Amino acid sequence: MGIAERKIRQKEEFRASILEAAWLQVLTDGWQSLSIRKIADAIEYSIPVIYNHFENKEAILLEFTKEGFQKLGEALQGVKDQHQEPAVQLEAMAHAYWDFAFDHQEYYQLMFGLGIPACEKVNQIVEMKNMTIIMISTIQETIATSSNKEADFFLKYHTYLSILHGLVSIQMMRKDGKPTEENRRILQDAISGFIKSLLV
Amino acid sequence: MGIAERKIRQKEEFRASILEAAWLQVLTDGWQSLSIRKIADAIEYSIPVIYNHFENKEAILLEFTKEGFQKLGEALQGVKDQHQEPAVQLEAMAHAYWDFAFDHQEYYQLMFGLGIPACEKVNQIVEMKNMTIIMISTIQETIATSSNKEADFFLKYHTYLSILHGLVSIQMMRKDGKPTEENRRILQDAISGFIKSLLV
DNA sequence: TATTTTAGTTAACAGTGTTAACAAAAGTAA
DNA sequence: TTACTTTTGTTAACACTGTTAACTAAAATA
Repeated sequence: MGIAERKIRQKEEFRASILEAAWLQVLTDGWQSLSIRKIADAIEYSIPVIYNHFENKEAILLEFTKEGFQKLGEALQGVKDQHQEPAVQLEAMAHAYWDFAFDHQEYYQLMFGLGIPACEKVNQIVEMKNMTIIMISTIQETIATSSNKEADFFLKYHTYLSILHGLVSIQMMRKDGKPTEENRRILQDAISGFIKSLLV
Repeated sequence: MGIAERKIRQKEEFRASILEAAWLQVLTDGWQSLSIRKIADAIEYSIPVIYNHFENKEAILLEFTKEGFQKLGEALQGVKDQHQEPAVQLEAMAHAYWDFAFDHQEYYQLMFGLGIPACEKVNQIVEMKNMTIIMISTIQETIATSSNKEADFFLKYHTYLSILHGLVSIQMMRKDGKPTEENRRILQDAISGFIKSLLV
């Protein structure tokens, strides 16, 4: 009885087509102008069908938020694997974080911009926790190689993430264009200062 | 002929009452639920009168953004004046920045959160430029007392602001409550690291 | 074939920002 | 004081938004 399976597959395809149409909207006009109606229009179905696949608009945004954290986590893990020294990993990860933010500005703005209001459920985003784990473990490993092995890794992780997010978001609100070499020097400056203080 | 003056005064009062009603809305329900209709309802006038005093909703938000940067600038200048040593000023200003953010979360979220889209005109916000000047001058003065007098003050300013904004916004999206002592230690950790690297 | 379940539709509700067209009040000039 | 002009404010609408109730048509099951 492959009917049930076909139905599940069709439902999955439908869901994917909703996300695809939504993403196209986002790429062309940004998050602010994404609407259920436009999605329905794009997939050539009536509005309520979308609510059969997503509880509401926020659920659609949450899907992309997860995707974003998934991609960011993979990017961080990828560059981490290319180095042995934890401190070097930490620096490379900072640049990867920066690259991700500006190569996928739509994702980043959703994950950290619009995400602020929808933060009650933020602890339920497993993709975000994974990213956190990658960062924290690298911080811990760096501390282990430092002269101050009693440093508070959670505090340092928080500092690390804050510096990265601060640099990115300040740069992003300045203008939407790609950052210049000058901007990357700011990142390099801040992150090398942080790592230096971490290694004491 | 005091009629014209009375009219100007009345117009000013009207404008103020709009802002007052809007601010009350924001305090009770946040920026997201602020609407022209609710403001009109609160001041007991019809909707279009609001458009006689503000070009559109964004203009009302811009007014509060200016107010916010004005207050933040004053707060920074206030603590700066309480110290002589530039490095000490810089640290005190960081704490003042932090305090402002969490004592006036509504302002901060507007200034740096919702402000992102409306950033074409950000260079026209003179209140923001003033705040920038206070920060930059203190950075310059700190560099002047350091052993590396050739440091790029604009780069360092950018780093300073990014660290502060990063810490605040990461903390703010975690939960809306007031930050704990632990959170303040993170601020202290990050900012003292930055100042140390600045003094080299 | 008859019945039940599922899928998809139309139409509406309750909001939003914004504006055109019009009425009423206030100020000005004869 | 009357006639005219300007200002002020209103009603009603437009063009959107997210969401849902009520209904129909199609598909799967008995």
